[in-house]
Order: sequence, then C-alpha cells, then structure tokens
Amino acid sequence: MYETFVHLLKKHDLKVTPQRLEILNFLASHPTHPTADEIYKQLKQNNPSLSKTTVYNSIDVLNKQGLLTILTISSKEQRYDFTHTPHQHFLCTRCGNIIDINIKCPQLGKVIDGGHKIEEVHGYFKGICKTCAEKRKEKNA
Amino acid sequence: MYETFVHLLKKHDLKVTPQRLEILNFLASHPTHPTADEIYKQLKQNNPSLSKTTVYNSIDVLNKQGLLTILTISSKEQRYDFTHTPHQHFLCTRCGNIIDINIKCPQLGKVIDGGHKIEEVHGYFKGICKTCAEKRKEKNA
DNA sequence: GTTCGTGCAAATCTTTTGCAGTTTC
DNA sequence: GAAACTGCAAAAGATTTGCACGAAC
Repeated sequence: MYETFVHLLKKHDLKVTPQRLEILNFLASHPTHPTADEIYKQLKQNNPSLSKTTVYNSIDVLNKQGLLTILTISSKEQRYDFTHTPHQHFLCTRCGNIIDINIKCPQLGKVIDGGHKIEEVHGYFKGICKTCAEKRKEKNA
Repeated sequence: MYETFVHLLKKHDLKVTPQRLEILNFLASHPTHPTADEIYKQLKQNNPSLSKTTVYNSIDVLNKQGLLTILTISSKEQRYDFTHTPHQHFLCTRCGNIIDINIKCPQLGKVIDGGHKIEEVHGYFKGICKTCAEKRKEKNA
C-alpha cells in the first residue's frame, strides 16, 4: 500500500520509517493543507508514541527534498501541501477554507520590471468560494 | 509634516497618537515590508518608552481599516505593507529580499473553477531578483 | 556497527491578553 | 470626564534545539 512512498523516500536518500510513510500518506490523501498540529493529532490516534518533533523533522526533510510545499497564507501557523502538480490556492474570506484551484499563470518564466526573473508563482487568491456563494444566493432567494 | 497621517487617522475614526503617526510614517517611508520587531526596534530609538504591544495594537487597527496589508510570505513572522497602490511581491531566493513589483492580474474579478469568485490577488512570485542576477553575470564574466 | 531518526523536555520566538495608568477628544 | 490608547508583565501558541535511546541500512 505504501510502495509509492517507500520509493519516493529511497529516491531522495531518506531512510524509510513508519512515521515518514504515515505523514506522506496523510498529506497525499488530505489536500486540505493541514497544519503540523493537525497532522500530529490525526496520526497520534494510530501511533500514540508519535511526537510533534518527528512531525516537524519529517516536514523539514520532505520540504528540503521538494516533496511538500509550505504555505503561509492566512494565519501565523504554516500549512503543508503534498507536491504533485502545480496549482494555486484560493482562500475563502467567509469560511476560511483553502481550496486548490487551477489557473494559468502567464507570468511564469518571464523577466519583469527590468530584471527580476520569475521562477515560481506562489500566488494565492482571496474571495468567496463556490459553496459560500451558493449559500448566500439561497439565503437571498 | 504628518498632516497626511493625521487626516488618515481621523478619517477612519481613530484617535491621533504620536505612536500611530510614527508607525504610519515608518511604514509609508520604508517599503521594505518590515516585521513588527523591526518597526519596534527602529522607533524605540526616538521613543524609548514605546512598547511592542502598541506596535501590535496599531498594526491591528490600521489593518482593520485597510491602511496596511499583512504579508505572510516566507517565514513565520508577519510583515507589513502600507497600503497605497495595488501591487504584487517578489521574493528573491538568493538575497531573501521582498520587492514590490507591478504585474497585471488578469484573474482579478473573474469567477473560476465553477464558482469561486476572486476578489483579491495576493500572489507573490519567487525567483532571482535583478540585483542578484546581475551579480551572477559579473561573476561569470 | 555506524549513521540517522525518534521522542522527550526545555528553550525560543512571535503574537495575544489582562490590567493599571495615561492621553485624546 | 468618558472612551480609547499605551505599556508592562504574563500567557499562549508555533516551532526549534539538545540530547539519550532506538531503528534503519
């Protein structure tokens, strides 16, 4: 079941530990951009000896290998995103959810303002998400 | 000298205090996206009784009135930006500086992915800034 | 068996809160 | 003078560090 993640870790010269597999699996299957604390609380249920230090350690090595992205969108804690395909984020000002969206970024790769070269677009967009917009419509109807 | 900021505060029903004037002036004249601590340390030099609480309090009310923008770009501390004209930010991966850039955001105001309405584009872009790019060129030459 | 990873406790850093005294209007 | 603001100290919350033990290769 975890073969993919075993390969992924080996490929990046990281030791394969149950904790790392669980964290990778959790991030890949929960595109909800969890915080370190959310990851910790969730995984501790099946592995009571898990420590937060390990969560932070794992996040750190995974991030250094480019396997996850650190989001610093709205609040003071960091949120994490398993890196698979490039995408942007949408923060709903009503419900606070962070939703993955797909937007073409015409800026990527361009050189702008006389010399800055754009290599990554970490844009995030703020507004009202589909669900909240529909709720508001119903209310007004 | 501070008439503009006096007006700005009054317009937003905020009391005019020396601390708020200093903070506004500092933010407006330093587009370097300082942290709370940087603002505090700088202003404390001329006003030794200044407290960090006041810096945070002021930032809070100014932010609520839309007079400044909170950036959460790269690290765990927040950075602040005096709100004047809409612009984007460019984080240089070499020198770590956050530079204001001007980019057209064709996404603004659009409805995407079947219903999410974009009201603000908080994009930031990552890459190599002009200064670092030129330094690298010189080195290779 | 050596290197690396885990987990505990303590430390650090940023931001928030409670409250008494002071300033603004 | 009432309401709002300042500043101190303490608290809270997220992340980092030091270190001994244990697991992976």
